[in-house]
Amino acid sequence: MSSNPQKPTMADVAREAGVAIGTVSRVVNGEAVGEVYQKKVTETIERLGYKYNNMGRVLRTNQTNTIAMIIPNTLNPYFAMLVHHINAALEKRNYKMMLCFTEYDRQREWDMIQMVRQKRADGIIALTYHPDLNMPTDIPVVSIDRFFSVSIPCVAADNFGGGRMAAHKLKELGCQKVAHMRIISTLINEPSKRKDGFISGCMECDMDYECMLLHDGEAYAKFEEFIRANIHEGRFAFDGLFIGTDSLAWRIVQILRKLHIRVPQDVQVIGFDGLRMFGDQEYIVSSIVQPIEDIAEVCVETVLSKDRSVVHSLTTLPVHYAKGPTTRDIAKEDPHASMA
Amino acid sequence: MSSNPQKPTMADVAREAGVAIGTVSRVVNGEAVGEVYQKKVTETIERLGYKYNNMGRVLRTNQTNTIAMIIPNTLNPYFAMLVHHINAALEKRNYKMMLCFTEYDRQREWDMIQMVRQKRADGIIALTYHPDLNMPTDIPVVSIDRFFSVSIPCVAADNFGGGRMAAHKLKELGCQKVAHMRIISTLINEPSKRKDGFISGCMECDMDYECMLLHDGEAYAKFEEFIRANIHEGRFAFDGLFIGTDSLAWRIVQILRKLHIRVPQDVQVIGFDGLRMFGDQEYIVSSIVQPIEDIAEVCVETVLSKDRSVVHSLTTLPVHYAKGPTTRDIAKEDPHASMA
DNA sequence: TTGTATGCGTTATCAG
DNA sequence: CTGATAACGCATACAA
Repeated sequence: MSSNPQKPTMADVAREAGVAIGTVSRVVNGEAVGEVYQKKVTETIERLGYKYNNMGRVLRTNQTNTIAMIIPNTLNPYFAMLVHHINAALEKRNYKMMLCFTEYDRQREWDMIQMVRQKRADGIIALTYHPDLNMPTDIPVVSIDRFFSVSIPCVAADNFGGGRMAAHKLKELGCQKVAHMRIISTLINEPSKRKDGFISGCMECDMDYECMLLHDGEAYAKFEEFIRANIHEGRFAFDGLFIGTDSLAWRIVQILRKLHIRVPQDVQVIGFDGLRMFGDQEYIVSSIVQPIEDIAEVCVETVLSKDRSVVHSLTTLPVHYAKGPTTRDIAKEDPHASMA
Repeated sequence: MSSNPQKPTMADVAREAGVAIGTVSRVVNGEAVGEVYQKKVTETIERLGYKYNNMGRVLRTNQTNTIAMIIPNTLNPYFAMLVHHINAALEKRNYKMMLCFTEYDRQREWDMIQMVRQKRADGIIALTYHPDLNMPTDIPVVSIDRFFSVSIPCVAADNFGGGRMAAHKLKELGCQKVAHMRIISTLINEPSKRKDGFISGCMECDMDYECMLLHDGEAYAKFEEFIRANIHEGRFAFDGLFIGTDSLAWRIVQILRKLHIRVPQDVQVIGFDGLRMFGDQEYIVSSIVQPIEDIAEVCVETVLSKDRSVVHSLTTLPVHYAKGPTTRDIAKEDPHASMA
């Protein structure tokens, strides 16, 4: 065998082309190089089938061009969308994403962070439920939906505003007596503010409201009990519901229909997140839509930001309402009315 | 400042502990080491706050412990499930996953493969739609749903068997005249066999069938036209449909309902994939379920297999039927009948 | 502009 | 069982 079975390296190219290894490096990185050299190197690279090996560079520069994304899973469509858009934002900037699934397991959340510490990534974007996770300070970290401390930038939708918007929307849709249902974890995170916003909105509208909060562990059956308890002579006590997430809203709607409460005729339902069927089709329920693309963009911008003095400790992004199959059409208002 | 601001390395630990660097390496990797040394090193690691850096190892061993997963996106729930289970299978074996989204773009599919060549990953698991992609042979590649050549192992569900199963199931459900609808790409891949299996099954059952195949580019409106053209005096010409994917099946059901054809009363619909609402709840339509977990397991097992002579060029995994909201209950048979 | 030489942090070989 | 040292592939400061 005359050919070297090993993969060729820069040194091989340099030797074959009769130039210095530094010159090869410069050509590969697109730096200025004499025309003759440029040509010789390019040809030799082609001839030897040289493939650039990233690991040498990483070791040398201590830059992996990879960001770790820590998230419970991708089965939940909200997470899937987040992963999708964050990856897109990273790719635009020539970064790769390393996905770490925690399955809501605190041990795993911890392990993942240790992993990144071992220089497998340049930074972390995390959506975590660990209540007392102490984030590394020696590496850029951005948190989604969860505020840790002023030193860890947090990015979230305007959850308070979204809750408020839901209340006003229900009022506008003609509701008189509404309820809020959600699952709460022991952890206080940004989405917890949805309730506060909703209550605030209800008070502004002078609308009767009630809250039904269930802890993580409790069964969904409790929601059904609550609903049953509020049906008197076939009529549901509420004509509007604001549910903490679209996913829960979907389940609630199933329960309501099973109990012969019609949606949206008898009760209108608004969820939160803006999930669509298959990610790009109809909204599965009427919803307060999270600006996931913007959230992704801000997360990436922040985690890659060299100048960490300019990053905000909490960024909240505006949400909007989208009509789905669980609310009625709003009666057309007189266009002049809003101009008054 | 007396403390070194740099992150400590194995050399630092060795010096501080008064041992050789090789000893530190052995301790870190859990190899046998004299008890006294063990203790000295462990303490020093703790004291200096030494963190293992993976990149040195990668450069030295040429092993990244990372597998690249090439897939169109994660918005499609089928892909999201695949990503989920492949990641789980990799994690069990102490591997990381590097996600590469192609968005069905051939240029990107190519770029991703080049990327992996640069030693960012030890192997590739790919679900690609590029008709004439030539896969690298110097690195382990496993293809999902797409057979390239005998040298590239392919893993897929038993698509032919699934199509056949759908036909038999529709017959069993009382259908007389059925149709198959799907979107076909120019590419011949494993899922294309669903049609062949269905036709085969229909013939075995002696059941009338028709096929409606649409090319990628054509609008969904064509499906609606087809359906409209088959409604005579308010009655739909078919009482059973087998649709290429659950996602398309869902859309078809929407169209049918819009045209006042009741599902499953007037026509029963079976899709393919086994998608569930939010990944873990009800099936969105009755479906032939892909064994995604097994597919993931086989993919990972194959891509990591050292002995490449034992890998099969095509592995097909069994599917099963799951009842969703788009088929009727099968009339209970006399249990003795099947024993005859 | 190009060549040379050193070091990034680890593993592995070999001698002690 | 342990110590010393040479790679691994590349970038870069410095010398020419």
